[in-house]
Amino acid sequence: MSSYKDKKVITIGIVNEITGLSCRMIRYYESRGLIFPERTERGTRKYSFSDIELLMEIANKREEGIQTYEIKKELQNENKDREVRDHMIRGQLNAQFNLKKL
Amino acid sequence: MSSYKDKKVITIGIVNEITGLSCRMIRYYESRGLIFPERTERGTRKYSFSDIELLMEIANKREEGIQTYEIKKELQNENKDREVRDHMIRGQLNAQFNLKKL
DNA sequence: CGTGTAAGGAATTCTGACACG
DNA sequence: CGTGTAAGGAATTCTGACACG
Repeated sequence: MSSYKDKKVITIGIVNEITGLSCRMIRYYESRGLIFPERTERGTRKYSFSDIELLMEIANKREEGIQTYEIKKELQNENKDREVRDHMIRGQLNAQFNLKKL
Repeated sequence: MSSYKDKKVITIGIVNEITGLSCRMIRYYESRGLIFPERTERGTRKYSFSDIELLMEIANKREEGIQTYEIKKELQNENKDREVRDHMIRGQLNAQFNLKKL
C-alpha cells in the first residue's frame, strides 16, 4: 500500500531532530516493544515515517502520564479495531458480491 | 502535495544501499548540479525518496554513456515539459470556467 | 570527464551501566 | 519506571587531493 511511508530508511539522529525525542527515549520505547526499527548490516537502527508518527503518538500519551506498558496495550487495541473494521468491510463486500450472483 | 516522498531525511549510506551507487558518485552528481540534498546542522547530507528515484534515472542515463552535463539539460527539459503541461491544463480549466460564465 | 582510493578529523551510533526516584 | 549521562569502541560522513584515462 504505502510505499514510502513504511520504508525504514531514517537514522535515529534524524528521528530525534523531527520528533524532539531523545535517542535514549527512542531506544527505550523499542526495548518496551512499542516500535520496531530495522537495522543496517552493521546494526544502525532505521525508522520509517510511520514509526515517526507512532513516536509522536507515544510522546503525547507519555505526557498524559500513561506508562509504556499501557501504551503498548492501547496500540494493540487500535490494531485490533482496524482488523475488525477491515474484516467487516470485507464481509459487506462479499455480501454484495454474493447478492449479485443470485 | 507529496509529504513523505519529498522530505529530505535519508543519509548517504542508506541511499548507497538502496541505489547501489557509491557515495563518491552520489556526491559527484551533486557537484554537477543534478541533485540537491539538504544538510543537517553539522553538514551531513539528507536525501528524499524523490532524490533516490532521480538517482536511478541518472544511473540509467549514465549507463547509456550520457554525460552529466547532458543529463542535467534533459532533466531541465523534463521540468519545462511539466510546466508547459500544467500551464495548458490550467488554461483548459479556465476556458471551461469562462464558458460556463457565458 | 567520471570514479576510485587513502588521509585525517569530526560527528554518529551502539551497548551496558550507574544514577535518581 | 523512565530518562540522563559518561565510557569506549566501531562505523559514518566530510573535504580536498592524487590517480587514471
